[in-house]
Amino acid sequence: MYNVSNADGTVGKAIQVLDQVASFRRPVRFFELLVNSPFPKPTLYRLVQTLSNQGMLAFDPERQTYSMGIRLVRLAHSAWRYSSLVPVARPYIEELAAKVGEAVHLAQLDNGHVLFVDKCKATDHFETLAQAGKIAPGYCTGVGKAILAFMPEVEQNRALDQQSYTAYTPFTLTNRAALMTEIAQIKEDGFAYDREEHEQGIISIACPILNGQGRVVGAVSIATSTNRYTIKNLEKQRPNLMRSANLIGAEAELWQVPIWN
Amino acid sequence: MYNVSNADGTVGKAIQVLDQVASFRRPVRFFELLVNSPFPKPTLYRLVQTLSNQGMLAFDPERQTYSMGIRLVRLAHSAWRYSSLVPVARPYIEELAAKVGEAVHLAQLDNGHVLFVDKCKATDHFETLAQAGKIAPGYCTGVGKAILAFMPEVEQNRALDQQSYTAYTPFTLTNRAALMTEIAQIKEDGFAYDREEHEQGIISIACPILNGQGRVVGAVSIATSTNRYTIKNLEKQRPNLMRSANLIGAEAELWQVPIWN
DNA sequence: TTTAAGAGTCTCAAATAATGAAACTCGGTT
DNA sequence: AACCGAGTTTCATTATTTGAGACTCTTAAA
Repeated sequence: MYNVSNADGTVGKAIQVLDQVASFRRPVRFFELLVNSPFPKPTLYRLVQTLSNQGMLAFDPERQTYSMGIRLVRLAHSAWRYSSLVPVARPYIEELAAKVGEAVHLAQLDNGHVLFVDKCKATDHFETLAQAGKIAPGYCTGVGKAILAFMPEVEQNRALDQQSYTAYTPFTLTNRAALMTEIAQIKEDGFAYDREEHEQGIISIACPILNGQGRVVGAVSIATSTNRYTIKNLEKQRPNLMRSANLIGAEAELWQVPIWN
Repeated sequence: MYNVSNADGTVGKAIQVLDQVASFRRPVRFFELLVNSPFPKPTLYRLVQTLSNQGMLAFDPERQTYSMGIRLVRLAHSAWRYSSLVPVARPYIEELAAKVGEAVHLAQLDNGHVLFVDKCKATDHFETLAQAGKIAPGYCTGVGKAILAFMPEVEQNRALDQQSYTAYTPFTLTNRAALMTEIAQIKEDGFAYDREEHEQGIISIACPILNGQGRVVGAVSIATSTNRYTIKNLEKQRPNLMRSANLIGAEAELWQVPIWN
């Protein structure tokens, strides 16, 4: 999955198991893991044991189920707090959310998926799917398309191949060709729309965050509901959005450049 | 550190490295890791490379620094969303926060440390990994003491040994004996106070969450400032707090029992 | 009760991956 | 031009991982 993709030794395998457990989104029994595992029974068994010992998985002896361990939460807090875009971007997205009065999202790309790393709601009007740590597809979200459009070609190609092109709504772009056309436009315009492509009634305008070297490191978006905004109206927020994205990009340069393959 | 503590093979070592990187709370160079690492140079080097390949660490080639990888955020989201107390407790702590009008915290214990897994402020609603994932010492927080007091003796002993007993404020309990006296009282009362022991001006009342088998699985607290409340006044919220904790505990039983060593 | 089936656990020789001393780069000093 | 020190690579040695298969234990059927 990741990078050169095939396992780096035992550690790679262990992480693969973590991914698998995560994919169930519920406590899972050993046998369920075994069935769709590339590993033979004793190997998987030992991996799962090691991970449980380490607190990366949590084993419930009563139900004999494994779930994700809370040690991950502790580790991830570090990642979130010190090495994502969040510390740099926080003040800007808060300011933007206050000014615009709508939800503002900050996203990075992780292995072809959009990873929402922060969110500010000005008020509490509606519920998006997004929360910190939540992932969403790249091809049908504003932030996703904004990031994809500005990725270097090789990585872009890889990412485009990884999209599932599922039709979440009637407006979803359901194939690579359609997405590529859209992406060309986005690259020209410098920003992207989500026209209810991921969720009915939810639209957004998104803008990539480019660091000093012109490398895309994430995206910001203003998301709202079709009850309150049309795409036309949303466009009026473009200058605000772009200004925030630029400020974040400028400051991100002074920080580290997160690499997300 | 964790459980039987000494390394389970390569995977254990890799996780140890993750912990080490996290402990820096900033991007860190290979050499800095090497200096306080039990591993010889090439071993550490390969671990760090594997973890970077896997997205568990992020390597910045420009600055030659490693920081926590964003993949952790994705994995942790799963842990947070599906295997912590959060999904069970959310509605209750929201209700409590609204009723009391003060911040409500939900915590679990992870290897002797209090891990805040959720937080509701009556005013601003959405804070996920921002506060969630944050750790605090067990011996000087309300939630920490509440959990410690109700742990099985063996685990309690181990946890008490792991506390640092640093004096954050003049009110901090700075040795094991003092803490044990307090804990005996807490066990009798069924709830704990934080009397500005961790932060000046911040007090809280906390209550353990016990599942059906009487095992402590976490704690809830109402936290406030000395500007608005005294310990005396805070006590008036005890029935509300206990009611919420009991409701969460009752429902947690029906779910999984998270094991956090 | 007995038998069968299935999930989970354990064993041990063989296969493989991890190890680490030492040597090598490579940029920046002195 | 020689040195230094961080980072990287090599390779024979060593230790860990591997996985077929056997075992255990619980639950379900005969």
